[in-house]
Amino acid sequence: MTGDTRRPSKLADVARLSGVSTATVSRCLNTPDRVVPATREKVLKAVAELGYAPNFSARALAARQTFTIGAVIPTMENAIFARGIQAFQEELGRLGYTLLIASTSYQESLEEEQIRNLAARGSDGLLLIGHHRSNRVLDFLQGREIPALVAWAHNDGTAALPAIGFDNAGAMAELTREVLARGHRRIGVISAQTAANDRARLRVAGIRATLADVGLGSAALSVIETQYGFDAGGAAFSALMSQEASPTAVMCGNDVLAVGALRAARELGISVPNDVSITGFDDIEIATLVDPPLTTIHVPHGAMGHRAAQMLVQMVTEKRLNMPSVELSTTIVLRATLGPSPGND
Amino acid sequence: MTGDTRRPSKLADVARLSGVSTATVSRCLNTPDRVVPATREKVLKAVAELGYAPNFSARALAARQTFTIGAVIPTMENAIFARGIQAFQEELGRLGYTLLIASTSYQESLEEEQIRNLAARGSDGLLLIGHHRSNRVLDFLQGREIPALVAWAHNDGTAALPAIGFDNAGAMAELTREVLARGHRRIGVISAQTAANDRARLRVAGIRATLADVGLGSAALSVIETQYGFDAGGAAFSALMSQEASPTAVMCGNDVLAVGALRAARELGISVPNDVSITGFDDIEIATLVDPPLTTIHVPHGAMGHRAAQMLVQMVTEKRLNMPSVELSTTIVLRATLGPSPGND
DNA sequence: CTGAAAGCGCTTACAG
DNA sequence: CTGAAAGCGCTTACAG
Repeated sequence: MTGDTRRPSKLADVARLSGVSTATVSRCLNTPDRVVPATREKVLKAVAELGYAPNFSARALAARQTFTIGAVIPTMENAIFARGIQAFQEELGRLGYTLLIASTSYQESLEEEQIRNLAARGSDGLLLIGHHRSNRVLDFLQGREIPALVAWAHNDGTAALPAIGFDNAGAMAELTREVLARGHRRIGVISAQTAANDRARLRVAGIRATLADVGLGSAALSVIETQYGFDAGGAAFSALMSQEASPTAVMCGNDVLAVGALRAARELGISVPNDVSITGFDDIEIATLVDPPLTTIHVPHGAMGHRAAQMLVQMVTEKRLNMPSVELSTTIVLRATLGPSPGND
Repeated sequence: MTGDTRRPSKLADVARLSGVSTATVSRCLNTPDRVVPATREKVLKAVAELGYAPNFSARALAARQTFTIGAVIPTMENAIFARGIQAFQEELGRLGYTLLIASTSYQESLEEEQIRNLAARGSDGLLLIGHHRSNRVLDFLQGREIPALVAWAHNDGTAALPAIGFDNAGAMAELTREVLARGHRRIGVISAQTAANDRARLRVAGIRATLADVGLGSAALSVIETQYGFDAGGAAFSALMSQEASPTAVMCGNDVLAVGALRAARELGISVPNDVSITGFDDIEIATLVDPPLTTIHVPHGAMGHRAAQMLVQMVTEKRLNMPSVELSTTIVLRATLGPSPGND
């Protein structure tokens, strides 16, 4: 009960009650082994008695460390980021850090503003999504010496920031091989907007490269870029299917677009996978809930968020702006929406 | 470019460059109308030239205001909270506040810890979910004079904290009437754990009260409480359907449980709604994506998050610990999973 | 191992 | 309308 008094107690109160200096109290809390056990116990007792909790603003100002990590993500509205961010936040909490969150609503121009905002608020480190970013932002981060880690992507050595994620192009290439193996030769692609999104870009590139490998040129491919959302995916699917030579397989840049396509197919009376195959990317929970269940690429959301927290905190505590990138592996999950090409039986 | 120099510039730098005191610079930034235009322009020019951005930790320490709002939610992993929180965060950003986020992973005991943590970090206000909370936490909030707003629930006057949300019991009662109107007399309920969750409790209460209204006692009702998740919903559904007199309608406490039930029905070869009806609560996107589409209660996620931000910021700026609660209305969305009772045709 | 004191970068009565 | 100065609650060289 003493802890819940009107005025929150401060370091000086603890010092007074335990009969030591504020410096010693501070040491007990931050570097306990630099103080003899007897003193430490005395102080810790006073801390408990007063229900003392440090003022993080003061601590941040004095120590130039906030124990706060900022994340700038497109949106937390969908499962694609929510799961990873949840894991990120959980592990951060375990490590004594709190998550400051900002979103761009998929507006590229907002990212810089949010990064500057989180920096002004003293974020010890920043989690960013993907590598698409201006040099100005990169210079800002470097000038301020703020560790930043990119997630949902991999750094093959060409990117400026260390990354934890997976090989977007490689994963999609592998799935494309599965599609080709089933006889499909006219591929439709529903991609997220690629202009400010390297992940989307790489996924499409993975498809293109694999088609080229087997001698299929751009005539075999029909790509539509669309906004994020179930409805957008559905509309893109309709557009794709109303072409003269419509695709026998539609590969989608993410599960949300794929599920939207699936719903559109049902509405249009197009049978999946008998008339057309559909694939996704992400393996979010909805992939198993739709009927037929979605063939997609499994992404280790939880592990990525978890390790991202560990890596970023390590960068922060070791004051490193760089560190080896880590690539997580993805797996193809064959469910029911991918079947043989209808032209092939 | 001058803004991205090695050492971030501070207030004193701006003061020096513009030839005024730091007090005046501070006023230009915080209460611009308390300084004459000529001075203001001079200062703002220096701010721009130096790319000055205030250090929020220092500002927080001096002004006892962080422009940070904390939210403690069960999890951001699912759409039920993610949509509302996203809207909350967007509006917060518009109002100049940043969101500090913590989750409890549905562990009641963690909420207090997270609240204390966010308080220590100087949150100007707190967003909490539901009314279930110990007096100790309530006293802490009040003692520290931290404005707190409850979302996803309504305050009928008996709760300690102001709320923005909806009438969980009333909404479920209304849906129950729809179910009864279709001839159902044996109702199964799949509820989230009610022990630390007033929303779940109220939803079940709404069903119970409505059954009582028409003279149906507890014999007509079979309630299973389960953990959160699609799988949990499916398992509960199986359990319900394997009872001797199995229900003709299964009402679920949220859409996630309902969709899990729906999937289980498909796996068990039980036809929905021919053999059994299923209803949800929340109207998250997945409700329209499953087949058949889910009959559920539409909750205004976006509006709730949006208004929550406005209310909480108002409480913060007006230094009020209380304010009139607002009740948003829900609507029943009749889709395909609710049909007539099979015993009734 | 511990303390006195300066300093972190702001804000805000208080004067003028 | 503006400035000098104290103070917000911590941390951390620097002595001892």
